[in-house]
Amino acid sequence: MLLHRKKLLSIYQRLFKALGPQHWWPAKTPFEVIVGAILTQNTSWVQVEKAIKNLKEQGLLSPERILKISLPELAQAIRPSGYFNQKAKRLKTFVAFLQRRFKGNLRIMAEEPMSPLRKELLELSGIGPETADSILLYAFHQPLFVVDAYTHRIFTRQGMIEEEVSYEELQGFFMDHLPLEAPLFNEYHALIVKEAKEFCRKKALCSECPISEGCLFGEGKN
DNA sequence: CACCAGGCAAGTA
DNA sequence: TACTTGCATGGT
Repeated sequence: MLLHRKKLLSIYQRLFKALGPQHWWPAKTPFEVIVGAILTQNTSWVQVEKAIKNLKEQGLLSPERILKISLPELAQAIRPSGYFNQKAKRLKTFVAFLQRRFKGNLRIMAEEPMSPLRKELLELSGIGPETADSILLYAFHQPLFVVDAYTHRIFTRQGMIEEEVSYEELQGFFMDHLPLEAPLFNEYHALIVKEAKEFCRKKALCSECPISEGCLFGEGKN
C-alpha cells in the first residue's frame, strides 16, 4: 500500500534528521559482524564489546582459531556477553559450517545466492531469523530488513502493526513497502535501535521522540 | 531490589 | 501447534 510506504519513509527521514547516520555495523570485518551478531542475542551491546575485545586480545577473532580452540576456553573468553556456554557452541557451529560448506572462506560464502543461504543459516543451531538477517545485511550487504524487539515495540506503539505479528510478517511489512536497498535497510534498522534506546525505553523521554505522533507509551503491553 | 538487554532452542501439554 | 523455561553477565 502506498500509504504505508509514505509513512515508513517519513519515519525514516525523521529519525535520520534527528539522530544522524549510525555507521553500522560497529565492526571492522565481516567475520567480526557475524561474531557480534551471535554474541548480542538478548544481550546489551556494551557486554558484546567486552567479549570481542577479549577475543581480539587473545588472537581468537578468526574462523580458524575458533574452530580449533576448546569449548571451555572459548566460553571463558566471551563470558561478559552472557549465555557464554551456549554462545561458544553457536560460534563453533557457525565456523564448522563455514569450513564444511565454504572451505572456511567468507568471500566464497558471500557469493552464494541470498535466499538459499538464509535457509542454510536458519538450519544451524543458534542462528534464528534476526541473527541470519543481521549477518546477510551487515556482513554481506544483502537487502534484508532486520527485525528485532525494538522494531516490534516501536511499530506496535505507532499503531501500524498488530501485537501478534510474526518475525516474517513484520519483516514483510517493511520489505513490501520500501525499496529493496541494503544501505536503506542498514541505516533504518540502526536508527530504530538508537531511537529505542534514547526515547522509547523511558517514559519521561517518550515525548522527545522524533517519531512521536501517536506513540502511546505504557498503554501497550510492550 | 527488580528489571532489562540488538534471541534462540528445547521442553511440555 | 501453542506456551513456557533455560541460558548468564552486568548496567540502571
